[in-house]
Amino acid sequence: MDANRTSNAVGRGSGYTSIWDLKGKVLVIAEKPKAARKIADALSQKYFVRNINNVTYFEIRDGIHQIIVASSVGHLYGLTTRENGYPVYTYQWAPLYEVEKKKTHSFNYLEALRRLCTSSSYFVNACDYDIEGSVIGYLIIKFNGDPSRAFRAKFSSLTPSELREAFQKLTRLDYEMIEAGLCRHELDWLWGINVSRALMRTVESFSKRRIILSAGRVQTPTLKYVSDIEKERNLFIPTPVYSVIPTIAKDGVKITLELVNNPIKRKNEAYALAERIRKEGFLTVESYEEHTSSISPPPPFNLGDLQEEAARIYGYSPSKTQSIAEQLYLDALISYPRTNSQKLPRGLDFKGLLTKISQISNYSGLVSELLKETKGFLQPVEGDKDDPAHPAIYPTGVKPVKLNNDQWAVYDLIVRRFLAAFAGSAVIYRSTAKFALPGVNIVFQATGQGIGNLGWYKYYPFHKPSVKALPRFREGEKVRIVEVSVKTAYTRPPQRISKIGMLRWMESVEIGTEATRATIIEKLFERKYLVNTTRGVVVTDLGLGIVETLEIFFPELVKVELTRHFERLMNDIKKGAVKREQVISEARNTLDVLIKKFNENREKVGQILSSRLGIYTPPNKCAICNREEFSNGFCTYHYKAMEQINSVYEEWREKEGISFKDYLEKIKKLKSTGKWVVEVIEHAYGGK
DNA sequence: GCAAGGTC
Repeated sequence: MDANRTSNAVGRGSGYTSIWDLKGKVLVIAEKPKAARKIADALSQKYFVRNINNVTYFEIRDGIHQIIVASSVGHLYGLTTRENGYPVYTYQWAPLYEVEKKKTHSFNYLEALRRLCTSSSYFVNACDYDIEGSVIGYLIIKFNGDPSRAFRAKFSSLTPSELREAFQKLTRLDYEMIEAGLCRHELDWLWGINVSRALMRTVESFSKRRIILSAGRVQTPTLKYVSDIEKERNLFIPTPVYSVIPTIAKDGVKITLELVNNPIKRKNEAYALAERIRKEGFLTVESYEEHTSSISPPPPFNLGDLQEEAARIYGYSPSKTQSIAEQLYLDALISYPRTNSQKLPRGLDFKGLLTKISQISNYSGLVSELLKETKGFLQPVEGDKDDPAHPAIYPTGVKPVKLNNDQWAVYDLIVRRFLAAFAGSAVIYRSTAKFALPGVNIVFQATGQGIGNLGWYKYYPFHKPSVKALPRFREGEKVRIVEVSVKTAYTRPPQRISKIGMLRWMESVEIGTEATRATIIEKLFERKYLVNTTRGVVVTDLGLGIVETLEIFFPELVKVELTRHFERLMNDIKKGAVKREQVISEARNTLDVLIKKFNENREKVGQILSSRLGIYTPPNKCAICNREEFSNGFCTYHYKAMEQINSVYEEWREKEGISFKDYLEKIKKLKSTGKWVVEVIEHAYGGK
């Protein structure tokens, strides 16, 4: 490698530079303390461990080289403004400890980096190889060092070999990624700060109350998602679904059957069919099938999968699971948890790791069983999901000490999921018997299930399929009917909102990141857009009002597509097709138009939001609640509920042949009837 | 004080 070229043409050369060719003091900046240590380990067998203000860094010295490996702690800079009011289009980067007063820990790290930058000749951004990592390292070098003497190290895992190669193949700073990242920060800031301020000022000028309100590219579509479910549940009216359930006897065992493709439309049809079956006394076996299916182990955990499992098995909220996982990571018990990857790192010594895990008494039996079962052939299953910077979550083999119950529960899930990845598929037997009634076009069935081979369930038993016995049947066999009943069930509203459901939805539409989703969900509660009740998560009137207001005045911000739009813009910037300044100026223009329109309606919006906050009663209020009237003396929700009550009656009349009054009595008592529907019945029809 | 993004 030509040392002259590297030292003269930093930032312009298209070739690689080796860190070992740089003369003078080189400062390597990692994204987090743990990564810094791994980098130091990979670059040299010995180094000095030093510290400034309790911040540890590493110094490699060998007579020729002086390499300092230090670290950031995520972002050390944030966007801020000196202006009050809105619209606001001027902002600058400032140290995070100034912008967010709570972030005091970042002060020591930034101070240490400042001092190290001052005395260094070269800089290497060795933050995670993703857009945020590019921004984090760049801003530190820009404000404290010299970007023209800076390089980028590119690695996607912290294995020694990959790290060594990355530091021999340093490139110039990746300005394409940096510009795209800076742009994302600015766009989020412009939209978030301006719309949040618009909402707050509007309430403040109407009711003289200062209440914190917010909106943003990720939180607002998430709120819209739960708000749609809330409305659907509140307006829901169940309708009856009839089925006929025969019970048969075989070898002294009673088996209840279910209807296949239930064709029954009316109540009297159900009773007629039941009577017909009773008279017949027998059903004929139309078919009997047995089949086995094999179920592969689930992939190793990414954060979302871990959060989902901890919610399902232990009822933990996503943020609780995440903070436990972060603690386990800081205690060196598990790998980096904020990952989307379902793939274990290449080159991880599985055998060595399993041996370490077997030293932990809870797992020694399981590990020896696994080694026996696999005969030492360790090939883990992997999922499709990947992450540019981190592998799936796996245990490090470090022995846990003094974990509390919650920590143990999460750690246990991670270890078992890791073990299961190497285990064999489970084998499940399923059997289905279908029954027909001569002369009637109707089919009943019964199913059975058994476990042929536990496979990976031995290691990760939380999903174990249930066992349900079903005797063998012969085709054409006649089975005796012991009993026939008619069952009336009711249609169900969409499932109640849960935090994990919100997180899964955010993942599915790809908004937010592993590091932020749980926090953003909690933020919606902090703003009182959502509340936890004994009935589960409920969207408040304020939450519904915020969504409806934003849908009118800032419709872009309510949709998931804004994220897609930002992503396209960022890609264009990376390709050099467009400049950041141009993108920002277009965003300003868009916002400017929307804000003007919003301001023309401030009085009205202030009134609506204040009434939703419960700090103002509109003169034209709903007959049932304190919301503003929409039509016929009702607010929009109760008006819609009224419409719903009238239209769903048709279905009930056809099916049950009951009067309107009886219908109201009936649905009022059903558990899944929506809140607004019940309120209208109680109000308008004087029900008890 | 307001976003979303990192990480302790």
